[in-house]
Amino acid sequence: MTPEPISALERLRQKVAAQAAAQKPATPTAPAGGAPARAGGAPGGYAPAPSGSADAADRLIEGLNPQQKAAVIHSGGPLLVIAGAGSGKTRVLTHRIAHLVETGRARPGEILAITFTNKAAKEMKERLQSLLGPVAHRMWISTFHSACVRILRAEHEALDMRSTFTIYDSADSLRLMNQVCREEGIDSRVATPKSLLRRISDLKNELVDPDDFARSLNDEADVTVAAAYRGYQSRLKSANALDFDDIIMTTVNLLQAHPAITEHYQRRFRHILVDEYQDTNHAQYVLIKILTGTGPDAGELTVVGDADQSIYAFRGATIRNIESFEEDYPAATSILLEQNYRSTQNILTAANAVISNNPNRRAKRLWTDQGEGDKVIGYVADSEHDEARFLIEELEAMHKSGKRKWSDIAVFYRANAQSRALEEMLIRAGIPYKLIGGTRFYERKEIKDALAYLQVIANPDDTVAMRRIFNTPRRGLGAKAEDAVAAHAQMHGMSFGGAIADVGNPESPRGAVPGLTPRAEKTIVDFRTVLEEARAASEEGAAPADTLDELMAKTGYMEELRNSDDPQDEARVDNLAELHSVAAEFRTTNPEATLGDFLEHVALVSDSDQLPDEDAQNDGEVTLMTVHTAKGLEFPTVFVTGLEDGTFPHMRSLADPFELSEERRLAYVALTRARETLYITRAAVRSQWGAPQELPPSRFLDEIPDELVDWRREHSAGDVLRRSTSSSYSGGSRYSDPDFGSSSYAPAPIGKVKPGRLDGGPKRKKPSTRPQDSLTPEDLAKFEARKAELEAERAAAAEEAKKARAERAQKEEESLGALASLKIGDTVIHRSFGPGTVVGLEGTGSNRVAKVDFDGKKTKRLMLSMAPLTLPE
DNA sequence: TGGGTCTACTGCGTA
DNA sequence: AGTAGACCCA
Repeated sequence: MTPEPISALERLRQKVAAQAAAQKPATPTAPAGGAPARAGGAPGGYAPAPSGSADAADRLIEGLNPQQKAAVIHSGGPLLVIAGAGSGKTRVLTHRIAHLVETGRARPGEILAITFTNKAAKEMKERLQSLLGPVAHRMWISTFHSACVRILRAEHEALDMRSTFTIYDSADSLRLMNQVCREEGIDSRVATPKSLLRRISDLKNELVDPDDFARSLNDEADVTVAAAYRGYQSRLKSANALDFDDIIMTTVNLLQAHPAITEHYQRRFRHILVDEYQDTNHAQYVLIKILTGTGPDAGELTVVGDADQSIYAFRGATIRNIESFEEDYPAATSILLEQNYRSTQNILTAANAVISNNPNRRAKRLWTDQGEGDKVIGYVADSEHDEARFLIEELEAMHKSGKRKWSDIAVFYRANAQSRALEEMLIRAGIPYKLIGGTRFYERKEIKDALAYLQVIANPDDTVAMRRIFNTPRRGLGAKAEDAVAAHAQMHGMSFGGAIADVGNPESPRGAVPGLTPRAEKTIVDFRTVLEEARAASEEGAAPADTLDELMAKTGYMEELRNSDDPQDEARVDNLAELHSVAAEFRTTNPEATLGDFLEHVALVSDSDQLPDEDAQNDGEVTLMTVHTAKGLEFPTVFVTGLEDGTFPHMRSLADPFELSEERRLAYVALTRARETLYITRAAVRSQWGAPQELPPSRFLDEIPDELVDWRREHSAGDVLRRSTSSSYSGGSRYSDPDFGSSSYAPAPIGKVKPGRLDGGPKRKKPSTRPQDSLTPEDLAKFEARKAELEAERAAAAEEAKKARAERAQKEEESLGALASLKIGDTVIHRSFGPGTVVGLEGTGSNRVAKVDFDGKKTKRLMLSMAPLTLPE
């Protein structure tokens, strides 16, 4: 990783060249002879440049405002930078790092910078390379998870783990937990594997290990959790695997148990900088605390964040970390960045107005000198389709007029499920778009299968991966065979993969695996041979992409896909080809990379990493994503959709003031992404679980001052209807009409969602003055009760929806007529393809799809409710 | 014993 | 929608 040693002269040349490229104003180049020579970058080795030449360190603070400048040059003692949205925080962070190096206060190797996403890390690295040249390579700039994995691989011996450990994603974890529940006899109706994982994840983020937890059980349910936790951890251990939360917790445990290792990293990282500090959880907080150290030898810590943008409480982030930084680090200096360089004043005022409704926040008001700008544009749609239609009209208008490229525009929503309606309309309008997140590439079945093969190659003990591929593709190994191998593994305290090594091998110290039919035995031995050959090649240095190809070919996986007549399998082949090119590209960028490196890279990618690079867009595509993914980004035009109580804020947050505050921060993040044009839209009726639900406007809409909004449409058709019969429409008693919900335009029962605010409480005109963390037990009980009530309502609504769906399916089935009773082998006639034979049927009701073979020439999947099909005669 | 197929169920919260 | 479980057949 460390670059070849180069002469000071060469280093300077590169630096000057890089700076010339990076800095707008051309600065006089320093004469080579008067170079600020730094002996290996040792502290104190820095000499000021001769007069008349540009001083690199000074150039780093050029053009910064006084607060930014102070943050860049701050020296001595921990530093807290409270950076409002769009206040130039990334610039401050990179320039601070560069400044530390240029002034000789830090050697590049002493820097540890933690970013929130891999993409942010990559961009920061690139910027530092252009500021400092290749020495930037010596810095650690990465996410918490990447940095910890790097430490864990280096220190695996102290952990009694092999360095080839696998990282389990949530699907792997779920598989493993299912196994735990089965084997430990945990009734999955009492506690679902998913809920158990949730609890365990929380515990890990709080650094509570199975032993700690076993000592503090509260009730019967905890006993189950404790058993699951213990069983889950021991299986991870024997599979030589870690789950996502383990990565941080294990690193903390490692450092706490090994002072010598801790000291090593403390000496190494003299300067630690953490971005998005408001989104750190307890484990990450402790990790930083340990790495920084205490006393006179403590490293220098800089944290940057904004409590108003803390949106990850659901994965353990605690706002407390940033709010009590000054108490945690009494010597800390705080700098507040409030000047915003991103948005117009109207956008900022709207965002400020919303966030000011959160109780207990440290006052902060973003401002800009860029002028008021346009008003925020509001639109009330009748349905999510109407919302999408409006959006597309606006999109097309601004694109046609040349005002915006597609890539200038982003559409945000609260939850991934909302993207459907938008996507459909975008496809119909032929607007190019990129959907970030959703069903992710690495979660697809074929990709998970292929990666499981690679995981087994890299880590033979990976039980989850091994069991996944044991009979994939089908090779005639069923539950019986799997059980026999698993029993052997359990009896001898070895992994599933280890037991496979004993199959058909009476010479092994444990004897062969009993209970297998001769056929199964032979199949397993053949399977094992394929794996062993691939493993040998991989250990010889074969490229991951080649290993992948070999496995997919020799196991018959590819063949099975190719021979399939399921059209989905064609796409699967394409996806595997894409995985191949990802692997190949990874190897090109990192020629030394092993299979394990590739798997680690894959395990740590996140949604935000698939965002297009800034420079890679021409006219580009409209970007669709959740608000969570949008954090840290900005776009000239932003649409914030689905602003309804129950959508955004999300239904599950309504009864809980903590969660509601977080939703409001989420809204704040959404609004502050916009540079010039901000749209806010809501739909009066939105379909959830297949049934339409009527939803009142988001309370966040009310919190935006009216004079800032240009309402293109202020009321839905239903609102207007009601308004003519009721005078109590506006203000706090909105939706007080008792007949609400039975209006004729609503096509289906409106669940049990009652009129009025979904939380039942009066509209809060003023922010609550009650301190957020001093809720009385009665308050909490009330919230709990309300939560239960909402839950019951939701369940009732779901029940209604289910009934409605069943009825609809029934009707649709009838409307399919004779086609409803199609059987495989029947002949049908297609209007353009002519007669064909039904070779497959899938789905039910209106989703019923027939696979029809036309003359053996082509096979089509046809939706019976849509396709122009008739029966012969 | 394994595989195929059908049905029913749960799922939509955010990485 | 995708998967687990039941059932039946080879």
